[in-house]
Amino acid sequence: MTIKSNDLEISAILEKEIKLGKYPIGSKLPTEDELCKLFKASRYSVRQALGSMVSLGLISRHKRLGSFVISTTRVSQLIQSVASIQQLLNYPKETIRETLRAEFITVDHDLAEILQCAPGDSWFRIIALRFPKGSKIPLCQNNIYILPQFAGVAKHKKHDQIPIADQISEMYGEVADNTQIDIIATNIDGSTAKMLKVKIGSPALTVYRRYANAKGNIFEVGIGVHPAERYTYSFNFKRDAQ
Amino acid sequence: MTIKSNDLEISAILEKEIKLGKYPIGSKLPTEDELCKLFKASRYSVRQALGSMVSLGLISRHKRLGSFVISTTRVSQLIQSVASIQQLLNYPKETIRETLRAEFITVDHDLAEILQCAPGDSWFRIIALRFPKGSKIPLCQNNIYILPQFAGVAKHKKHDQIPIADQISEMYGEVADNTQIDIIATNIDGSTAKMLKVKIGSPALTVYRRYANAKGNIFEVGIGVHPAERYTYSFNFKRDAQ
DNA sequence: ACAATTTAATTGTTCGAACAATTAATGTCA
DNA sequence: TGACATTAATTGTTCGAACAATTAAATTGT
Repeated sequence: MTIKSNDLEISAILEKEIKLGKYPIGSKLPTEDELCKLFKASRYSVRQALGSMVSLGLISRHKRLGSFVISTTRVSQLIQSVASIQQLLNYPKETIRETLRAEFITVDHDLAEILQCAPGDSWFRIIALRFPKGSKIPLCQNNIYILPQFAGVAKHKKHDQIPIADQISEMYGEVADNTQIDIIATNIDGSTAKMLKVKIGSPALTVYRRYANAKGNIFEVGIGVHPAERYTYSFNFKRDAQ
Repeated sequence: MTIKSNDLEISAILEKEIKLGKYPIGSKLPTEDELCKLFKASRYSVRQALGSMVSLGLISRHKRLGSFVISTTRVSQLIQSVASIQQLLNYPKETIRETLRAEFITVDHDLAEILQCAPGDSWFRIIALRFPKGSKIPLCQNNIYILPQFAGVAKHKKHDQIPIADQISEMYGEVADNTQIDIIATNIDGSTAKMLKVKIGSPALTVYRRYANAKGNIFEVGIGVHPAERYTYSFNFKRDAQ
């Protein structure tokens, strides 16, 4: 450790040492100053490293006291017992999307915020309902916005069966490098309520999924409106056996 | 703006200017250097401010190009941005829990379903509000149910500052082997609406967290009711560079 | 024994500076 | 024209330094 290190190296080494038992749970890490000397790095880099370890749930820090180990394994090593991350990203396989409308649109001010683009831009919109297999009761309304150059997915032979993002990847080679999911509670508005056959104003989980490529450009945004009584977002995390 | 500013002030001012239309969606913010001069602050502070605006979803930044406005309003007061899986399991650090009541209760029929136990069982309930640091507006109402033998956590010296699950692990050695999170949309009921200072029936994200030990016994259940406009659940998944 | 005050260890914030990395725009040449 | 190299604007990373804020522990006073 006598070679100069950057923040990533510092946190990687400390993480390893914690895992190997050099710093057991409850023990105190060296102070920032000591780490600076140990790693031949500036306090800036050491603090970056410690900050990332805090956000990984490995240590906690207290003024006047120092940094303490609170876990020897990253929380991200908690594995989802039932599901993989993929489950978070996609709808369950047992649902079917039924397209109601597919058309080119011009983005207005409100939509621009959602799509994180400029008002006046052109996008392609797919309005769909999603049904549990074999059921007539829609599980959610699905508005999908994609860049106009990908509109061809509407002609994909399995258009209604596989996720649009997969179709785009297959037909155009654009893959989601980054997927952002936002979940908020809303009241269902008039037109959506009618499609979903629920009362106007009843509560819903609205899920935004934004798919961006490696350059950070968003190429697909899906908005799912799920009546509260028909949908629960559920995760299960299991601690890794070490 | 000719007075010296720190990072919080800088982001607050920029956020306001964006909201007021000085920087419309799609427009470019001044470069870091220009902002340094504008705010009489160092690049460090300016970058901290811009970084927080990125994480609030207000701007995006690109090398060689600069910072661009992608939204004129925050989605909600608090965006719980989940970079690593485990951040899902905890509340953000920037919130403070304030206990309203802590008492032993007997489980009725409805609660038994939620706690997945038998009606008539005895549990310990903590009713709390959670505030963003420095704010008087409660972010959520938090009902925490724990097995009665763990009631001692209410006397933990940092009771209001660290998660109950951590206190239980520290004081009693019971650790969560399995954590289940369920997110549903609800309407806020009378007593909760009053505590949160919102209208009865307004939409909320309700989050259930169930902590179970290795034997599958649930020892803690937390129920968080978040007014819709104050809270967004946000995940971000990045493709693994292989 | 207890309360109030002071001390000091440690983290937190900000600064100015230097250089690295990225990448759109520009220029060059076949 | 089109492929390739160069330039330069901007963000990204790291450094050393100084001082502020917090707070457990030590000290003092009653």
